[in-house]
Amino acid sequence: MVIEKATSSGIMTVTLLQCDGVKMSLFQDLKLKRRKVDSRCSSDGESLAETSSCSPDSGSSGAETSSCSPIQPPASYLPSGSPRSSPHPQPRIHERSSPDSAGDEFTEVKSSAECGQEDDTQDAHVFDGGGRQPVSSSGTPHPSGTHMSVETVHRSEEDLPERMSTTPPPADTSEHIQEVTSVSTPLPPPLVSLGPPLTSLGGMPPTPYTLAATMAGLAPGVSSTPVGLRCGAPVSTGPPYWGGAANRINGVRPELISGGIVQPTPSTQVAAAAPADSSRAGYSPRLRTPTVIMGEAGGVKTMFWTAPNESQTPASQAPREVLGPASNCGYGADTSDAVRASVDGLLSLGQDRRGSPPQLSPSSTLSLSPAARSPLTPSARSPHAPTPVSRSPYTVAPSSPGYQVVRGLGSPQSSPSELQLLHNSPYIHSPSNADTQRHPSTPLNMERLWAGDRSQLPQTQPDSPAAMNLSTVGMWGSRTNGVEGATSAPAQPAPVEEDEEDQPMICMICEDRATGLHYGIITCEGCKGFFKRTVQNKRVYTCVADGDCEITKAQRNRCQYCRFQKCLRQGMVLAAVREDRMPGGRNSGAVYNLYKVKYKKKNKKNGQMKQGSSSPDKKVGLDPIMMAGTTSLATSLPMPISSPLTSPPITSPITSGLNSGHILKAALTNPAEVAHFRHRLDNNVTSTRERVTPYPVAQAMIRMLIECDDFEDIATLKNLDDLLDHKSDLSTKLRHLGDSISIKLVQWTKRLPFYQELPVEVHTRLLTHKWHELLVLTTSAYQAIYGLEKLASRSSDGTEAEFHQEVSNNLCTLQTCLNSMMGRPITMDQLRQEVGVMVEKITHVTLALRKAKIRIEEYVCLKVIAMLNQSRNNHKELEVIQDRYMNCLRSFCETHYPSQPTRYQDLLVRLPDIQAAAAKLLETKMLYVPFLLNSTINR
DNA sequence: CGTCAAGGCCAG
DNA sequence: CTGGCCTTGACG
Repeated sequence: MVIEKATSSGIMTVTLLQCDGVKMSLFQDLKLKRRKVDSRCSSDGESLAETSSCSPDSGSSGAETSSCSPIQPPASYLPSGSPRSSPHPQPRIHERSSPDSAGDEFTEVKSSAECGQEDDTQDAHVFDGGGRQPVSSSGTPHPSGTHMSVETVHRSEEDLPERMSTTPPPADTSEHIQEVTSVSTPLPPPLVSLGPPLTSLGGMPPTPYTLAATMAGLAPGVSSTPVGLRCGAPVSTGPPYWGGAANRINGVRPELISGGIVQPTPSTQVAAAAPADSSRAGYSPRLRTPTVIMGEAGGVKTMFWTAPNESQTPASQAPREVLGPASNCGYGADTSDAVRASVDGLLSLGQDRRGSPPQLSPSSTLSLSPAARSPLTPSARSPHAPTPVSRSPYTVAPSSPGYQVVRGLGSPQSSPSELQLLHNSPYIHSPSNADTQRHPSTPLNMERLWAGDRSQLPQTQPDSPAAMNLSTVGMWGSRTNGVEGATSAPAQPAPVEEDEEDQPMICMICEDRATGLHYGIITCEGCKGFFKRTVQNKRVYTCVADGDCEITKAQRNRCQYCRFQKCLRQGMVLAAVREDRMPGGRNSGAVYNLYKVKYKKKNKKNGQMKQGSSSPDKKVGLDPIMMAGTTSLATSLPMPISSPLTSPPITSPITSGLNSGHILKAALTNPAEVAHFRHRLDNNVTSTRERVTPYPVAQAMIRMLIECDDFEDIATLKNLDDLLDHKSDLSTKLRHLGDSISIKLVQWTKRLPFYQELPVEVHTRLLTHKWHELLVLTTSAYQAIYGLEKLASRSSDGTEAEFHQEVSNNLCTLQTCLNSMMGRPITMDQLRQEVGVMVEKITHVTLALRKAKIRIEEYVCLKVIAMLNQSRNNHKELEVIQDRYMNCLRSFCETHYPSQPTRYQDLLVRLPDIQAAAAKLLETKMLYVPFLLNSTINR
């Protein structure tokens, strides 16, 4: 069942799948394919308009998130004897109709993930002082608090589902949910026309009215939670996977999937090894390699698209970034303007939050067009949908499992006997294991192996090293448990070559029948398409397991994360996916060099292969598996998965003159050289990583940041008492608070050392898209750094107990503050329902920072890094500045915490959590919550 | 002109 | 979304 409705700006859908009892959710950002329309109109360059067909494969460049529950060792699951990829010429063994998803019964439900977006068109009922209920009983709270008397933004009716704008929500919540899910509200986040200069802080002004209104008038038990906050549950095909957390979708905790920062255009980067004139020959996409980090956030394997170097590809060059009114916004006004803007912004709070056209009303200096509002910004995400993982430039943490896995690949640690052991055990067999050790002529039926049938082993698991094809193993590397075959094992391709003549090509990812060299390795059509779609759409996957799901033909669709990870690991080249989508031709230069290898395709005896072609150079005939091995080896070098081998790294000029091509070539011609190249590459990587800003310089830069960071009074709500005691009405109080926040942020921005380096519009945009993250980070950091001083009893032990205690404390504090502020009691249940998840998220961040004992120096760096994150690929300058402070942070960490080699990465890895928390903050519009929480510091 | 690796299409 | 099949276009 599909419930969806496209809007002019695209919709977010969540596809809930039920696969053998395991729930999976696919979050899809359906973009409208409108090639005629500006295809990159987001303020941060988000390319969103692509297709009008709502084709999921429409190549939108917006991040898409999905996650699934991989089926682990499913002996009982696997259909016994289900066909499996085999080099043996079994006719039609891999027919498309084969039980690829054998046994899978998919129940698909697509629903708007944004069903709860506020209806800002009903903006009249806000705090008239009498507690009139702005929140319908159906659960559509009015988002805003302050009066929205000024219509600053033209609304786009097209963007406003009629129902949403005019029809009162049904009384029954569930019905409403159904209604909403079938409506699919637009994605644009609840940005608000914040008026003049400075702000345009998105929904900046704290809008506690959701809660306030709810608390004010809702009957007990009637939630005022925005429908969007709960739309996920009703459409779920089953109960929450993880113990009743209403905010979890099929077991995936949204916060674990992080906030949805959008990196507009397919981020790419100049390959280090790419010749500057890569355009000289053939198809010459500029080597703008998107990079992806397969890492972990919040304990879940997830991935981040990074925004590498900016470089426009003509063919794909979308119209200049449309900032909408923002670009017209003079943000560089003086402080008074900024203040006024802030106030204006507050006054316009809650105004049109969705379909506002690019035009601005005279009174509005800044409001983003619907498109300009990144449809995937955290705020736009469904509260329940796992917010998309940001494509952040955060470097992968060496400590991350993903990294470790990769790193482990490069170290030959296993002896042949160990390998033998591995190979002989069907129960520890992993796909990679199969990858690495399958003899071409002795395919394993993994399903049968899983089922316990070892009958094939004697034949398929040769005893002798030679039969094991150690050379292949060596180069390929057995990945299981990070164990790799000895790379020094003598590679003897020749024997393999004899057999391979009879073998069909095997997909290096899933072992399905391969159709050729795709993006650098030999793959099947499925994996080719999967890789292409993933890169083109910058889809984000998560793995709820350990990130090591088996990828076989039968199971490849069960965990996209692991499938994609394997693609990278096996050497598929991100850069080979053309950003401009120009068909035909040949990749040349830098891109092609990344994987150009000499190989010989094999004919399929049974004629399945339509062509027993050969590469131009047939001098070296090698089994694709060998290639796989070498590629795998190359990509398994100790570096992030988005290594120079799979995707030329931004910071790896190191690889100039040394790239995967070298590795491959060496592996193919002289395996003995592999170790040498790997060593070189290793050293290069090391040297690059060590390219840190000298500490004295970093220290000075950090000091400047600290001086800029004047958030203490805000973060700790030193004026909370005034706020609480003040007899002014609630909206006034909150407006004051909002004013303070926005003013602080703007002032902070203007004090930043690099303020002059960027155009005002850029600052505006940054703040517009990042202010909520900045708030969360500020709050969490302050709480982590200073909060503990006041709460001596709390030692950060990272336990669940501590977490729950902290959450409770924060909720209590919040309750107290709100009670006082609103003049009416708020029950804890109400509070939990309204902001429980958000508080948990913020607390999660706080505890993480506290556990890390984050220091102010690190916090200020993180803050800048976070702010500059979103639009790296739109502005080279941003990237440069961000790198500057990343280096600062690293320098600081390495200087002060030499015993914590991963501290730098560990801190960066917190950013996705911050984004997730910030996204939740926007959703609930309790933007002042962090500060209320932080008030504990002073209480 | 054949090859082949890109992208696109579209049924499932 | 997936993946089989088709088109495209640079290269030899």
